Amino acid sequence: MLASSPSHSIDSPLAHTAGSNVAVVVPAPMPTALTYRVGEGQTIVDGSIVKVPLGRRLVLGTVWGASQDEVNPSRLKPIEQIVDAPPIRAPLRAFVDWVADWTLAAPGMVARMVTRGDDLMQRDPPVTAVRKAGAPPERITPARARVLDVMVDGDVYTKSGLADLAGVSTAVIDGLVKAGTLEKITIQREPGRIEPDPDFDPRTLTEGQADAVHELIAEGPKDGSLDVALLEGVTGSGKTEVYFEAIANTLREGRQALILLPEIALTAALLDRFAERFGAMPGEWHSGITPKTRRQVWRGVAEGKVKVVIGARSALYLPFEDLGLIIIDEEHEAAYKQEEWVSYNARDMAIVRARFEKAQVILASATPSVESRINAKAGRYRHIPLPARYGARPLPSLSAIDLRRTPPERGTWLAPPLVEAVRDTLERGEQSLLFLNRRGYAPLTLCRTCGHRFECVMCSAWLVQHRFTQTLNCHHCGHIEPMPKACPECGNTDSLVPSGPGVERIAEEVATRFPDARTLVLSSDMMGGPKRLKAELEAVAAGEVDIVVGTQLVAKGHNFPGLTLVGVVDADVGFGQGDPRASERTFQLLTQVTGRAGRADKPGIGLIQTHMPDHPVLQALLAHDTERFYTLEEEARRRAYLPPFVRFVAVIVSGTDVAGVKAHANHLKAIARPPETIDVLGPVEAPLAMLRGRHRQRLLVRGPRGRETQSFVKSWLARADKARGDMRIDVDVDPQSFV
DNA sequence: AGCACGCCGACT
DNA sequence: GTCGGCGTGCTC
Repeated sequence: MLASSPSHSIDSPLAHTAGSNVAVVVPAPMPTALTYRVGEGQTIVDGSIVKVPLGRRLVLGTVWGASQDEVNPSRLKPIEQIVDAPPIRAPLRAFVDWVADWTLAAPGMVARMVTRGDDLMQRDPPVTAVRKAGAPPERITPARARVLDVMVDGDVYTKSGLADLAGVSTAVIDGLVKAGTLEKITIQREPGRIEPDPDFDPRTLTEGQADAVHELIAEGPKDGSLDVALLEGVTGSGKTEVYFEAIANTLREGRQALILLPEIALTAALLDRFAERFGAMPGEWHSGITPKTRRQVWRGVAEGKVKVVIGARSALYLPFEDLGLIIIDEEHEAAYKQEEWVSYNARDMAIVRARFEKAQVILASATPSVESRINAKAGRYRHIPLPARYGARPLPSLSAIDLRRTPPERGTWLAPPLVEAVRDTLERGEQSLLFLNRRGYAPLTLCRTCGHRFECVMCSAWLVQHRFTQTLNCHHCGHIEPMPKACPECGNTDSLVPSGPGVERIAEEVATRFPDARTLVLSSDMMGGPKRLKAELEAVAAGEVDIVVGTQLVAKGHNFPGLTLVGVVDADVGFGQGDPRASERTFQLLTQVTGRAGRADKPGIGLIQTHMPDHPVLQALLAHDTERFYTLEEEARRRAYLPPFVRFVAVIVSGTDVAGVKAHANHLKAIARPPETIDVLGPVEAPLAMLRGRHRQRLLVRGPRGRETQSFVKSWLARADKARGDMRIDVDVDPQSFV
């Protein structure tokens, strides 16, 4: 499809014209916007994306409004260029301000996530095209005749397209241009886009689904206040179909929708399902897409042409023209939490964005986060439970294998009852899944002679042995070293032993015990990208595999109809130690994994290996008593003053010099003068005291849920000495771990 | 963030 | 004598 380039109307009464000064947010860690002069002939509106000089460079900035500052006119520089892109709208600018304030980051650094490098602004390069313009040439040849024959007067053709159509070479077209019969024009090629159709292939909904849809769409608050719905439905209850109907409704209103997913590995399957329901591909947005798609989605979204985006958390900063609905799928996932340079939880930020956009939010999960459950209970969110579909897979029968009573044989990890169950399943021609949330072969390698343990030089973490690649890998910083032959401490060869199991080691045991079974390891570091994963998942679904050994990758988003046995190799990884978030994650993970087993006519079996069969979380899991788990957790958190009943802010001091880091952390502690409602705990060594070669000390601020905790942190850090050298202070609002 | 300026150690 | 290390400070 060919179309002329759209222009962005800036004939607004609020336009800034030559002579006025505007505040421009630039990508630098500065607390405020900088002031620039609007040049002759420039018409600029709030939100215009501009190129401005900053120091010796030209940077991409965003106009935030008229400038209030008195700046020495001799220092004022003019705006260099107005970028040909739709202006960033007020709700998104307000969102950027809010995020900057909340995370204590500079507005410019947050705004950068919206404008992300000028390649995004670029249109696809214009292509030259031709159309009829003059009289037929004096010398007509058969090739020329064919070209003129296929052309319709007035129509525009790309050169190669026309040559193809007429079955001639492009040289013939060039000849006709030279003769004046055709004229060259440059055009903007617009990607052909089919809009999703809300009525393309509507599904017949079960009664439960229809009720949920009705409640989602029709029963929201009528006064336009924030509407967050927690859609809770077990695996197989059809959550996706339900929220697809909410999307259809949003599309009918002419607004846009965003579906956030915790990992990009899940996007491919959902894109396909979306296309089947709506007859068109949604926009896709994550780190793995090509620059070209990126540009098209960014522009398409801004111009309102792309109606639906499926993406990772960074999609939250896309400049939607009119965003009406945000869906956060698998809302409990820890992957929504970014801990890099601006720390935030995309789930919570999505709710804020929705407030500014006057959009609805749907949090979808089979196993909601404890926070969301509590918010629903408190009436802040609407709770919409989705009953299991009639005739859907029944709940698997779950039981614990007590490793203290029936331990595995020495050097193996599967206890006799689990081995027997796998054998039975194999004999029935059905599939088994062995789940262990640990990548690699062994989580620790040690020397039998001197006791040396292999540790990452950059992090305080064990190196994980990977047999497949013959390496020792650090799962925190990505450091990889070849598997050594001898102990670096005592020099002994043949003395290094792997300790503990990873999925590769379980696969090895399976291969020994069941040599004829078709086995597949599914682990995020064994795959060749999302395409390969999709193919492997399809192979499992098609029954081409007997035993799957997998990490948490297998817990989500796919149905395996032939799977009737799920074995959890080690349920204890997340229990104990009193980390509430760990037991929550384990409960969610095990619920999802064991939920993979069985189908309508063949109930599944889940066997869970544990040393603590009486642990209350495990008991709730075995009894399928979700309510009991959430009640236990809510009580535990309330008693221990943990989120969401309080707000935590972690302040992490890091640097290469241990003493300096400790000294600065102590200095921070010493100058803290918190009000009575706020405590400053620590400093202590941060979880992973050393990460990527930097030592880390952590102070934890505990305060009320409102705004005052951040305000305190802000004023406190402003009073502190400047961090010298490579020392850095990172602020993490609502940290994931709080032990 | 990115870039220049400035002040100290080992090289053409 | 200069090249280049990175600590410090500034950007409308």
